[in-house]
Amino acid sequence: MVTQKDVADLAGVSFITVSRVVNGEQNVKEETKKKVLAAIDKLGYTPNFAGQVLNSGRCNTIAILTPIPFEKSTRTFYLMQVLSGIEELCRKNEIDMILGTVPEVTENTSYDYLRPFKQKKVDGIIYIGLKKIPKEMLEELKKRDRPCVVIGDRPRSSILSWVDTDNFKAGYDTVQKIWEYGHRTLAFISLEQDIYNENIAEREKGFIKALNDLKVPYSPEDYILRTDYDASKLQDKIAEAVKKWKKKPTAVFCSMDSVVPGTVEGFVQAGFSVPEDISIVGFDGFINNTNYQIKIATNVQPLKEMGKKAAEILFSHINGNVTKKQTAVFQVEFTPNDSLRKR
Amino acid sequence: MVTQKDVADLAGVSFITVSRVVNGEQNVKEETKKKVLAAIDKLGYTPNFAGQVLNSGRCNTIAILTPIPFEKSTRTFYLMQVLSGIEELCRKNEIDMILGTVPEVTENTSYDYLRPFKQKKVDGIIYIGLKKIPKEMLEELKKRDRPCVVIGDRPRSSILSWVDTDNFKAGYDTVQKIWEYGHRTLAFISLEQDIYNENIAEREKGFIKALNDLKVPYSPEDYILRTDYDASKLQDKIAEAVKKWKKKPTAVFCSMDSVVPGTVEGFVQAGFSVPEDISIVGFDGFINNTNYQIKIATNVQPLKEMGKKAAEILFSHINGNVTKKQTAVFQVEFTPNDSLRKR
DNA sequence: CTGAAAGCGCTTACAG
DNA sequence: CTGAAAGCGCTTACAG
Repeated sequence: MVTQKDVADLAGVSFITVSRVVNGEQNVKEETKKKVLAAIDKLGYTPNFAGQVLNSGRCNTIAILTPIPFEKSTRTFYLMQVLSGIEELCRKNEIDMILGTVPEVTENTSYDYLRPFKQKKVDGIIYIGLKKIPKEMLEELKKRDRPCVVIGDRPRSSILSWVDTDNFKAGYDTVQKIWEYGHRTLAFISLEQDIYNENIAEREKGFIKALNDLKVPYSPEDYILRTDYDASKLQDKIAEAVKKWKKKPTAVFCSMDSVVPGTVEGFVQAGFSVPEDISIVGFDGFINNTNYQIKIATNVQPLKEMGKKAAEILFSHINGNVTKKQTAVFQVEFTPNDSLRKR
Repeated sequence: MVTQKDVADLAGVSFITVSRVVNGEQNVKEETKKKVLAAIDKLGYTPNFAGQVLNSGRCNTIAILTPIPFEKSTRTFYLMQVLSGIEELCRKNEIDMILGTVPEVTENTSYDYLRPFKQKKVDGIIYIGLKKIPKEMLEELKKRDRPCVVIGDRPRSSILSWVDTDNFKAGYDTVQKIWEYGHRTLAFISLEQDIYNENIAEREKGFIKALNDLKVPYSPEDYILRTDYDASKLQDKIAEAVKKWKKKPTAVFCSMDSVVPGTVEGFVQAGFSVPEDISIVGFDGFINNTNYQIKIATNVQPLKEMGKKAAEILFSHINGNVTKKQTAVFQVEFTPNDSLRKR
């Protein structure tokens, strides 16, 4: 391996002068500098990062940890969009990303996803949520005093910065938009409360608040269906609800895109035409990337921007510029589409 | 930061004994070992990886480099599937993955995707293809003598191991399968030759060979449409071809799933019913993850297995068990589906 | 069974 | 402007 010493020997200087040149210090004679640069070029020398790390304590690597499995479709989109934003900032700052998954608690594996962190192999962590940050991770963060930024959740801990979407407002505004299209009876597809996270809860709250503010003559809660990711279960729920509802909804707001296909299927089976009888509005817009049968009206989260922001905050913590907790809230963009019809 | 020395002080031994315990060496008195372990536990000590790297030259990190952009839909599926396989093996071996993208040549960025490699920040590289491995990367690999495994291509260089699909056979066998369903006139959707890589070329060759072997009374080449990823261009091509063909095809074989929607659309516009008038067979099966309008018959590549194999080969190189080039060919699995009808 | 010495590749004061 | 010394946290012979 080519080291500073090799370069020094070739250039006829000491290895410490090589270090100076490499680090762009000013106090080196122009002539010496030239010799050194020539030697570096000739030998193809690049400083070994392990030596640098040992000195500086900084490894210019961050960990991206997420419970999102790599093989699942829609969530992968979410992950990759966020990642593309993080990467953009990493490139600029010559930082590398170690990508790791946080295993399910039930997996009961011996695999320690925090190992790189414990080894000081990373300067900080970006946790891409959808699930609360695990307790043991929070413990480690406290102990080792290295920064972490969470995307997609709003942890209360004072040591966790976060970047999130304004889900309450998104839920509220979406109802308003649908209302403007002339719909007066709206359903909401949510998740069972043991699965759903704050994001879904907030969208749901926004839904309820908006309808109450609009003084609808029914209870918004009666039009909320809660299920899990299983499409057939959702279809049963819809069939059941359709029988029960006195006023049939003319629009459904899906709390996330993954439940859109099941929702469409459910209403079709219950005798509705989509979107003629019932409009559909989703969340995220991933489904529109996938040639789904109709273009779904949706709320687009600026995921790439959120990733960039998270990286920016993390770097500011790592560099010690900012020590106290940072937060950032992003607005979604409502995007009308074929699936939302005027009434 | 907690170091070996802190543990040593607390346990009342020298730091070198701590090192022994950490590395599970045998020649340590049971009693001493207990004291050390207690101290490690109490202080929450984890060996700092930079120190270890400097000694061993191994950093237990690999780079996953790919030209696949994080934001594009179908290719992201490909990437993530492969990644899930690599990750599985990485977990077992306590290896971390640095994920990096190889920028487009046209991007003209100052970003150096090989930096982690040059810095010896990784022990080796897995290159996830779809595009040939860049020249400058091959140069670096030669110079630094660290291993690289390519997925999805078959580079000739003696220093590159690879893992690939048997695309020729897949193309050939697919025609046979479609033939068994009673189809006698088959079209193939390919890419223009300046875009397409070896994989598409091989599938195409398999298509031609099979039809020649089956002694069809027409030239298979006349039924190959070449276009790019743009759906509307593809539709024009189809419209044009439909006019020209004397015998209309009853089945189309798409060289990749990304062209399936455009193909379906094209034939529908040309007056065909899908799949009644014309069957569709794709490649990869990603589109079936996305609630596409019909389930597409397809060829599934064992991407996760391929990722695992690539990691296995890379690790064998890194550990020095195997020095010469390794290769592995995987078979696709043909999966019939709604879009392929009997004739 | 245990420790003192040297070294991995680098940077940071310090001396000249 | 340049170099000798010490040290970052660890491991690997070597000595006892």
